[in-house]
Amino acid sequence: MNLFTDIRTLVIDSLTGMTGEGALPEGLDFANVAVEPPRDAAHGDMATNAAMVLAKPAKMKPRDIALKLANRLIRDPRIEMGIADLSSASEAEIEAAAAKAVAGPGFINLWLKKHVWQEVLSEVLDAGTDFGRSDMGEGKRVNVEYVSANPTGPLHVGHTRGAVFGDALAALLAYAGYDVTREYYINDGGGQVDVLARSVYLRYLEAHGQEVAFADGTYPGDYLVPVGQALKDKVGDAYVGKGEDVWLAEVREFSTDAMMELIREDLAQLGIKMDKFYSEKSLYGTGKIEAALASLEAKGLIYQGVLEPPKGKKPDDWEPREQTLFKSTDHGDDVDRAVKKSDGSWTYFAPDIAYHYDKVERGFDELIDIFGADHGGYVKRMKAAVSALSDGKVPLDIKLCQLVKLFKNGQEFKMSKRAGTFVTLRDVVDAVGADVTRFMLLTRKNDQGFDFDLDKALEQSKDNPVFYVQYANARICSTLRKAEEQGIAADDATLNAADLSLIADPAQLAVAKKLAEWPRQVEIAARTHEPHRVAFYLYDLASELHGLYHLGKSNEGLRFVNESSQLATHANLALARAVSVVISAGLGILGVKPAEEMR
RNA sequence: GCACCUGUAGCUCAGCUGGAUAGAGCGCUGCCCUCCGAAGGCAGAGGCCAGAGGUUCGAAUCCUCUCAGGUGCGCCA
Repeated sequence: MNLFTDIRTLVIDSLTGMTGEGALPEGLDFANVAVEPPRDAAHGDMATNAAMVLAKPAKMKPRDIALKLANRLIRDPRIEMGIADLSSASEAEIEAAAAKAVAGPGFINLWLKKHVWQEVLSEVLDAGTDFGRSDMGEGKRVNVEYVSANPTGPLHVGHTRGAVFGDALAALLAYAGYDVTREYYINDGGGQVDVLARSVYLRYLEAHGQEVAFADGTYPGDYLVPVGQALKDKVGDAYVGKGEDVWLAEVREFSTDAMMELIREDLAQLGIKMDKFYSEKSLYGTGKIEAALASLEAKGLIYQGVLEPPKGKKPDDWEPREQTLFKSTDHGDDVDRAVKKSDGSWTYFAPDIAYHYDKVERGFDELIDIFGADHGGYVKRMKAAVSALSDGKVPLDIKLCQLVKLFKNGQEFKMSKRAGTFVTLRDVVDAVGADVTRFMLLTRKNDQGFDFDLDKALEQSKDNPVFYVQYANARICSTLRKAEEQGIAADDATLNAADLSLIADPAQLAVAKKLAEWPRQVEIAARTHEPHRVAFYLYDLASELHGLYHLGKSNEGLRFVNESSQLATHANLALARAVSVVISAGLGILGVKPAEEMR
């Protein structure tokens, strides 16, 4: 349940009522009517822009609409407008209250009664971490594809952001009522896995005691040493001194399997588990690429042609060649794209089309791809392909994660495969832990660059928001423990039964109001595909909790454990418990453990 | 040359399908531990929202142009 949509429903119903009695013209579109928490608390708990949005289409003055609307709204039992007993109030009093609610250019500011906020608390306690779950997804099937790194080595920091982002987005969408599939596309079909196989073969020879040299175009990384050894253990000397025709295919499969095992372990370290790994190779020789392209051909989107050379930086060896092209310009791309090379083999784009065709065929209602920013150039063609393949019926959202710069001792840590200064995901997780890695990466919008300062992440200071949030939860847990040590029951059953009408101080209600925002934040984050909103919300909520906690230092009535009243103590602890529940739910989406104590 | 992303406080970043006086952390200034965890709290200073036009009741947010940074740009994946 979402209090803001509840009140919005009240607003819409009231507007409909006004239309019914002729106070508003027929046929107005209420879609843009919003109910939001105002920035300034002096503007009430919620405000609606209804009068301003409708003024123009209704050809009325915003203030006139606002007054009539407010007059209806304040009769709702949830709305607090300073009239003690509505049933005995005179029309003049109601008019005056309505006028008071109208402010600025035509906003209607609404205050809700205390019991509304108190009910929010009991809902949180009843629902537990399901408070905030939404059915906005209506069970729609969404495929979230992320990481999808080449199976040629361990994951490095660059992959980490996409991995964490995709995972949190998937969890967020599941929480918001979507049926989510987490998927990894294994690029095991192209030339780079041949390079991998040759590199492993060299390590294999090395394991047999031979001196080997890693030429350009091979991977010299140490991580292939055990793979070469394992290959030796498996096949003995069967491939020694033999040509590629004998071993390449076998070694390629052996090597990619080994790399995928490595990658799975890396992901597991971050707490990421995919529902499906989809192999590019499985698209070749199975007719799947042909089927996808046939689908495009049937729509008249495949033709033979010659592309213009790119302006500006021209490749040295440019010459016009006829290729098989996809008419992606019909679906919003800037130029048409090649699906077949001049030698007749597929381009990398062809299996990508086939893969997305497969996703469409599997019946997903919505597709999401998480790419690194260096793949930004493929967004338009991918969207064009999905648009064409699904006749515009399946939306594809592509989220680009900007690059991560690593900082150590205040200096940028440049990575280079060639120089061997290569920081893996595992290095980072080993250094700062999965929780910090995840939270840090998620306190930034995906399309904003990120400077990852390892020292600050290690510092465990205020500079590090994950500790601030975890500390809030630990503080609550500590308080509950303390209460029980003093013989005060603080179990869930007791707290759920607490008399929440005792939560009446503005400082306490402010926390309840923050909790009421949680379902709303979930829906906004899910709709915009922006999990970072969850992280920022949790930070705000933690801040409310810390603030209330400290008020208890000067105001004994606000201490969670109230020595003079057990009833108040139970209510206060219930409030604290509710905060803990929402923090746990939010951290759960982000994949971060809610610490019960700090060490 | 073109496409996409970014530009908000000294620094790192939020800013809700366009909403009221633009927020937070760090850093800076000054307070608060005989008190449920000071890994915390309170207060203060600090802004031409890169710049210029436009759209409208209303723009950091939408449109156009300019400037600056990043990422890409026929057959590599």
